[in-house]
Amino acid sequence: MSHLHSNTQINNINNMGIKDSNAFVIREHQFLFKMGDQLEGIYRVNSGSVKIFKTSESGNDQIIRFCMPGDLIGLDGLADGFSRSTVVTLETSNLTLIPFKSILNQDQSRDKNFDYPNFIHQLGVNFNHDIEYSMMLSQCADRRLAWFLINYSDGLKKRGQRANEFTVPMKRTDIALYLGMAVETLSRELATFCKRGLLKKYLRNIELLDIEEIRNIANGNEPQQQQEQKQQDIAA
Amino acid sequence: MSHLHSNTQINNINNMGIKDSNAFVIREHQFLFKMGDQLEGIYRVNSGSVKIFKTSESGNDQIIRFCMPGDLIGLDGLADGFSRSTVVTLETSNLTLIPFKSILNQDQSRDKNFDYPNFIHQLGVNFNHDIEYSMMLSQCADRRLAWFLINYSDGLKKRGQRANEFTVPMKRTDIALYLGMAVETLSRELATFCKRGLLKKYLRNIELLDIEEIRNIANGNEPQQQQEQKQQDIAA
DNA sequence: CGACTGGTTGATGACAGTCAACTGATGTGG
DNA sequence: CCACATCAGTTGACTGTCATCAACCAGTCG
Repeated sequence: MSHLHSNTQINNINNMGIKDSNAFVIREHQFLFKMGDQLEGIYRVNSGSVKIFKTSESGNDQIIRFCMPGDLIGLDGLADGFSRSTVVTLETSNLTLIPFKSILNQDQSRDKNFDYPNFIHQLGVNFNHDIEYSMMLSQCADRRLAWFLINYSDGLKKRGQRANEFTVPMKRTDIALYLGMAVETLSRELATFCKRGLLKKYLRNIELLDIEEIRNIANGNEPQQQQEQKQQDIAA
Repeated sequence: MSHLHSNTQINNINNMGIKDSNAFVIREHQFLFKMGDQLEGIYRVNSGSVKIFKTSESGNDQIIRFCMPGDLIGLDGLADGFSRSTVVTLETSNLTLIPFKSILNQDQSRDKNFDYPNFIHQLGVNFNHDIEYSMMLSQCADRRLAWFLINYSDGLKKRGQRANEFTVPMKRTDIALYLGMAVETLSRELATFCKRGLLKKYLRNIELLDIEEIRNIANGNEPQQQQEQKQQDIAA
């Protein structure tokens, strides 16, 4: 079984009313733009997937986000038109350019092709991801992995696809760079999840056998360690 | 020397054109809103400071962001009007409510009191913070601390304040929860920075003695360990 | 078939979390 | 104004998790 991806056309994703003339195809493992590039606008993923990452001065990469159909790319460019991140396609993808002028146009009512409320909604969704992702800073490896799996699965369900069995478009190294751990650690955690009967894996294909238990791990509600909820008084 | 804060009125912060009637004062250690609350809009910090945090199901807090004058609060509520995070003031603060209707109004040209381009700019700035913050996932304790110090210092400079000597409004526990480490680890790292002559501290007052060296640490360019920049081929 | 990339497993050491004790600062009531 | 309680911050000892280095296995491609 190969891990070629279906490039499924997603029909139930709001296309923000951008006319299709701005849509284009980009092949796998291509750069969309790099850190420091001046952007023409933001992009929306119609099909395929990309990874957004940032390279530190010391040359280490951190993957910030994987974008699936419906997701927006280049939001950090909203500050001044320059990107602080690099985007590479994971597979052949179809993207739509949403020019800054469509966004910044003071009188949106004139631009019928831009769905402004949905744009704002998407921004909120992105901030929510960032919050969830930030929570990982204090989480150990198994929770990070569990969170990734749940997050990925929930994303598929939202798009009307199978949520308990899927083929991920990224390699282990990418997932590890996303979760902030070594590839070896990720591999070991995956092996542990297998042994515990939580999932099955073959190459990039993953079948979640016990989603609720994985969700418990992600939420820190593991039954076996039974940590006593020490609610500290953070308000004070 | 007390660590009372000046509540400095910031004049060089763009107020987004929101009329002052929406401004209000909120005392220290008060909740602005909690996870799950329905919001009327987003808020802008005029003076003072707040912490934004999220509590996991297992009762652990993660501080997502500290907001200083000019910063926006409640952006995750843009998705559906409900907040996924809790906001508590660190000191007595002055905030301005920016109602969702001012933002979502299709025809911004009618609402002269809302500076839309600046709003978009601020969103980009927030995404940039989130990217920088995400980089911390794979960083060790000393880099996290260095990043925090540089980030805080740069923020002060941007507001026209002293960048090398300041008094932080948050306690050690807050900084530790923000950086995703134990308070003890933070304390030890601070001690190490002192011994290395990088900073002086007294209670919540911090004086940065060698900003460039701290910046080097944050960027992973520590001269003494001289890690060989193994540039891995992430694009492939 | 051989070379390469991607993925897994094992051994080891280092960094950081936890538990505990202690100090210093702040606040309260008598 | 002092005694006491409480909270914030620091330091020490120990342990566990995870990064690192290395070898190895599996799949893919020319």
